[in-house]
Amino acid sequence: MQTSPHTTKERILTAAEELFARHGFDGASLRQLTAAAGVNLAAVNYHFGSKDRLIEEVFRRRLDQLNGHRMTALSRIAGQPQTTLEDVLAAFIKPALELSHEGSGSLFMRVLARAFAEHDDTLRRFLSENYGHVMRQFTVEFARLLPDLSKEELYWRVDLVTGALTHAMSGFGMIQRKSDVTERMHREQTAEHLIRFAAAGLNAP
Amino acid sequence: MQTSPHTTKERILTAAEELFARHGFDGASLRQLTAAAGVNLAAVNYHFGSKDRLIEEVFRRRLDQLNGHRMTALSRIAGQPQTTLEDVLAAFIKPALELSHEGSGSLFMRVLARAFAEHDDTLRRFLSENYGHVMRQFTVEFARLLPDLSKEELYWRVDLVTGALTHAMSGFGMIQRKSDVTERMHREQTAEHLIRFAAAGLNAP
DNA sequence: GTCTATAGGAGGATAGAC
DNA sequence: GTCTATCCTCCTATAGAC
Repeated sequence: MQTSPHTTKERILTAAEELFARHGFDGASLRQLTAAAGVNLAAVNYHFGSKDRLIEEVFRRRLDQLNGHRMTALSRIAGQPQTTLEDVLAAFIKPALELSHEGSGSLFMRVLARAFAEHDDTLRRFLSENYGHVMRQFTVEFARLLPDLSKEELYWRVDLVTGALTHAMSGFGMIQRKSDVTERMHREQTAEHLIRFAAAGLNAP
Repeated sequence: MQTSPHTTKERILTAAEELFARHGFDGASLRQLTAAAGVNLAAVNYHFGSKDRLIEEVFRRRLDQLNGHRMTALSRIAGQPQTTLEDVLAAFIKPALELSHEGSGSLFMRVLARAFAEHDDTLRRFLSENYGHVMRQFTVEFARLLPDLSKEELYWRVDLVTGALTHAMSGFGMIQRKSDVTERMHREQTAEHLIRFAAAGLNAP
C-alpha cells in the first residue's frame, strides 16, 4: 500500500475526498478531480480502474485508520467491570473527532454522511463487509452495559446515536471554535457534548 | 397552486421525489424522471423552468404541509404551564412520521436527508428562508422548558436531535413493522422510541 | 399544453504514443 | 507511468410543429 503523501495515488485520493465532500459522488467529475490533484485525466483509470473503485479507496484510506483506532480503544475497556457507557462512547467518538480535526481528514466525515444518505446498495455492502464488525463489537459492549434494554430497543438507540453523531461530525451544526479556545480544548468540549447526549439517550427510561 | 394528483405537474413531482430519494439530485436525470411520470421530456422545463426549480418545488409541496402541521401542533401547547418536553417533541416528530408512512410521501424524508448531506448553499438558503422560522419557534419552546441549559448547549442538543431524527426517519434504520402490528400502532411505537430518546438527550445532565 | 428533434456540452472510459 | 486525443453515451435545455 502507498502511504507517502506525494504519490499520484495519494494526490488523487486527497483531491477526491474534498470534491466528493463538497459536490457528492455524482457531482464531482473526474475532470475536476484530476485538475485539482494536478494529474492527468487518465490517471484515475490507470491507478484505480474506475471512478467507483476510486470512491471505495477514499473510504478505505480513512476507515482503516479510524476503525483501527476505535477497535484499539474498545479492546482496552471491553468486558471490564469498571467500564462505563461514557467510556465506550468515548472509544467510538474520539477517534472520529481527531480525524475530523486533522487538516487532511477534516472533510472525510462529510463524505461519510453522504454515503449514509446515498442508500446505494453497492456502497453499503462495501462498508458493511469491511467495517460492519466494528459496529457489532460496540453493540455487544452497549448490550452488556444496558442489560435492561430489549434487543430491539438497543438497535433503535444505537442507530439514533449513529445518526446524531454523523450529522454533528459532518460539520452541519458544528459550533465554531472561539479564538480564545485551543483546538485541543475545543475537541475535548465537543466530545463531552456528544458523549453526554448519547449516554443520556441510550439510558432513557 | 395545483393540488389534484392527476395533473402533469403533480405526476412529475411525485416521480421526481421518488427518483431524487433513490438516486440523488444529480443522479436522477430528467429523462428517467419524465419517463417514470409518463410525461414528455420537455414537460419539466415547461412547467418548472429548470431542474433546480423542480427540486425546490419537490421540497415546497411536502414542507408546506409538514411544517404547517408542526406549527399547528406547537401553537396548541406553546407557552402553557402543563406542557412537557415530550409534548413539544411529539409536535415536531409526529407530523413527519405521518408523512413518512403515507404512501405518496414515504420517500420524502430520504430526500430531506440528502439535502442535509448536500451542504449545497443554494438549497440551504432556500430551506432556511422558507422554513427556518419553524425551527426557531420550536427552539424557543425548548429553551422555555430547559431553562438550565446555556444557549450554546441548547443549540448543540437541538442539532443532535435533528440529526438523529432525520437519520431515523430517512428509513436507514427504521425497524420493520411486524405483520401482527397495525400500521397505526407501529407509527405510535416509533414515535414513542424517538420521543423518549430525544427527551433524554435534551435533558442530559 | 404537449410533442419531436436537436443543439451544445459534459460525462466516464480507453487506445496508443512517448 | 504519464500524456494526448478521441469515442460514445448521457445530460439539460430549447426551438418549433401540432
